Amino acid sequence: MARRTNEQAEATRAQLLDAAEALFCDKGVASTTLDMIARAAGVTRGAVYWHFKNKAEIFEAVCDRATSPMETMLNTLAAEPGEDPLGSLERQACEILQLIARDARMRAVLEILFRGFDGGPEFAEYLAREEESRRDCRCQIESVLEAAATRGQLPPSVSPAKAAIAVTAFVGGLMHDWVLDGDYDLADMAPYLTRVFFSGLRNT
Amino acid sequence: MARRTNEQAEATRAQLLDAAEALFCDKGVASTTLDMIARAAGVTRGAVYWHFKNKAEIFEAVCDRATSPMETMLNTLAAEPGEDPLGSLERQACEILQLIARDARMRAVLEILFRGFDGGPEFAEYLAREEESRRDCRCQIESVLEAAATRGQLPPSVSPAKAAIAVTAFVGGLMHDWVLDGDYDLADMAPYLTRVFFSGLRNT
DNA sequence: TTATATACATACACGAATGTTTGTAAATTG
DNA sequence: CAATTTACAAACATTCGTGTATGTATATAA
Repeated sequence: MARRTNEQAEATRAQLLDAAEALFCDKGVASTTLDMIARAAGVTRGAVYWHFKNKAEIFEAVCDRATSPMETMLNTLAAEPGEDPLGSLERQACEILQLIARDARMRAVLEILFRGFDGGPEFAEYLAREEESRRDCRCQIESVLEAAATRGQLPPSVSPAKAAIAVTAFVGGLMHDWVLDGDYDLADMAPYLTRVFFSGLRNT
Repeated sequence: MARRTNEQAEATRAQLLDAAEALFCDKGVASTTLDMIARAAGVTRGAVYWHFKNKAEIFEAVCDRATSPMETMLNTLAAEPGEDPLGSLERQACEILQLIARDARMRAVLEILFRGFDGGPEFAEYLAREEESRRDCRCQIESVLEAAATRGQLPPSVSPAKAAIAVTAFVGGLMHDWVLDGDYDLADMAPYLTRVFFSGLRNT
């Protein structure tokens, strides 16, 4: 095979990631073979092993392509103290749901992650980081809720820690259910759903 | 090997299921070998292939052992129309959470299911039934919420369909988060969490 | 322009897990 | 008590995917 130009190499790398994303989503991670990825991208396994070390590295690249915008979004939430913590938390939750609803690539990657798989110890590292970041997320939500509590936005019967559990479960459950088989328009529904939930936080 | 008595055979079958449950939960379904299951049960693969057709059949048996009580619980909800639909729905949600919190076997099986895996097409049939039953669940919840709406328990701005989405997401998210890495006492927390959420449904 | 690194294709070696076949001693049946 | 079935163990064949080694023509650097 002739050597290809630098831009062409980047193109095949992107095609490999696209193919892997689609196959992971369709067949599952463990069930997709490196050969399947190569064929879907129009190359052979040689190209795969040139660009990536193994399947786990492809998986990380596929995920990182999509999950980074979501993490930046969560970080902006923590950086924005605001004078209406509960309101901005509600807005953030709504915006994240709408972000997912609009970005097809993120939906695909979330479908892969939600559907789950077990690829042996190679993937343990990445999945551990994933779980770590989810813990961070809950921590940030809890700190925002503490700010809300000090400003009297939460009734005294609702502790920030318990409220954080509820918020995480609700938003996460919404994402999970919609990504896996939601047949409704999440972007439309998001403000409505978040309003119903947060009204329960404000007055028990 | 000497032939073992009928009761002993049933015992080894149960030991195989116990071993499979623990290994599926610990290592993941795809990463556990039939040989690992056999060794953990103190037998060889011969015994495995005697009692089960393949890994998928073991998986089904492991799951059915735990998920059946939960399904009966959901069915009793639909059979109980009641004169306080929203209240009984809240109670049901709370009881399901407490059921999960108490039954270790169900927690293990739910951990397997939530963690997810892809075992190829062999498992497609069972997972399809699983998804089907979840749809049924949402349907039943929606019908209960319609009964609540006709009795004026829901504000007119909250449609039963949308409320069903929210309820499912909340309870499912709570189960998911707690089973995967919840370090709090769900049985204690359940009444509290459900009250906060359902108060949001009652008054937006 | 020549030398070298690149971007793959091709072929091979290897292990791991599965499914199957055969063997067998004891339990069960009639 | 004989005949047969049972509940496994043990050995075998086979498939499948991975990783790696090698080949090679060309883009790029000097």
